[in-house]
Amino acid sequence: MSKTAHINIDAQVGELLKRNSLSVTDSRKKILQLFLEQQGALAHGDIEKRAGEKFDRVTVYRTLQTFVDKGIIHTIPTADNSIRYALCKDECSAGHHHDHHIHFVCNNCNNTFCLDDVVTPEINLPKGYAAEHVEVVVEGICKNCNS
Amino acid sequence: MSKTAHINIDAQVGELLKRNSLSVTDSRKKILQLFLEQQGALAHGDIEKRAGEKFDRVTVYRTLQTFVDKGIIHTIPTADNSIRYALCKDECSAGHHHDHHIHFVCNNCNNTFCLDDVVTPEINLPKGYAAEHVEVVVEGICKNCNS
DNA sequence: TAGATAAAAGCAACACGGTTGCAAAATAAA
DNA sequence: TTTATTTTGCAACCGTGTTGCTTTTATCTA
Ligand SMILES: [Mn+2]
Ligand SMILES: [Mn+2]
Ligand SMILES: [Zn+2]
Ligand SMILES: [Zn+2]
Repeated sequence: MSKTAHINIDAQVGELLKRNSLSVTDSRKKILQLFLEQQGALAHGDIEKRAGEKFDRVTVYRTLQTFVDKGIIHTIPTADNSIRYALCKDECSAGHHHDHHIHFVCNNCNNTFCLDDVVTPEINLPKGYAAEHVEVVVEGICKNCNS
Repeated sequence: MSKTAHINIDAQVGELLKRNSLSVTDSRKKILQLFLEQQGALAHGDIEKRAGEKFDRVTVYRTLQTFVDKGIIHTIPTADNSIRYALCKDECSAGHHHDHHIHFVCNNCNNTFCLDDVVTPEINLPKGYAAEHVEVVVEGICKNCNS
């Protein structure tokens, strides 16, 4: 990575934090940067591993929660009981998520992807049930692993 | 509950266990009975609470795992990181689950229901992705809470 | 029906993911 | 630069689930 590219990402990250009225700290910068560099989702554990500098576990948890609250990232439900996080699209904001895409978990590389272009389907519920939110998680083999 | 009804359920439970080549024990009978008496899903904690007699936590966990292995119950993914279980339909068997229905989590009573008649929809994935399994969880207000 | 054998239950100890309260450090505002 | 406000790190804790091992229970067979 070139020096200028690095400066750019750094500036981009600071900008994004300020836009969300968050003070710019080392851990927030680093964690946000990890999300920007990555096309898949990240779990708490992944972040601890990839953040070169060591942040306290608690700091990572709180940072993730803050990002969720601000509409910067969203959580992804998985069958294996671990919470994963991925960047939101621009339409999300504090207290108001608008993520209507489905998620894909690869059984080979174990990565989780937001399929932003695949909208959650309409579900025809039995009489009496009222839907407020639909989560779709598809499991299988991802693009990268299939080629 | 009448005495004869109680005897019937007890017999039914023993029958079901034998059919799955499981030895008939107090904890298995009691836990299976809880599932039969209940139209929603149960989490480990619910079972510990509702089983009048006290079984060791480990026994409950192992019993649930055994039932899953035998195709008697299936797990339901939830956003809140806790595993819930519900009875399978008859088509499921040891090592071979066939649960293609969607699940509904009520935001009011917090119960989880198998909507056995609502089949998981076909999802149109981008080129390169191959689906092996689709999980749909709908969140909202359930039939009971809506009336 | 009693004894042998196999299976399950109970117990203790642990691993892991996540949370809470509080003091120290860092950030933002003045 | 000083002050007020946030955020961090630490320690301690909780809930959920697991593993190894011993005792108890269920099943099979004589
Ligand atoms: Mn997503
Ligand atoms: Mn179900
Ligand atoms: Zn893959
Ligand atoms: Zn309800």
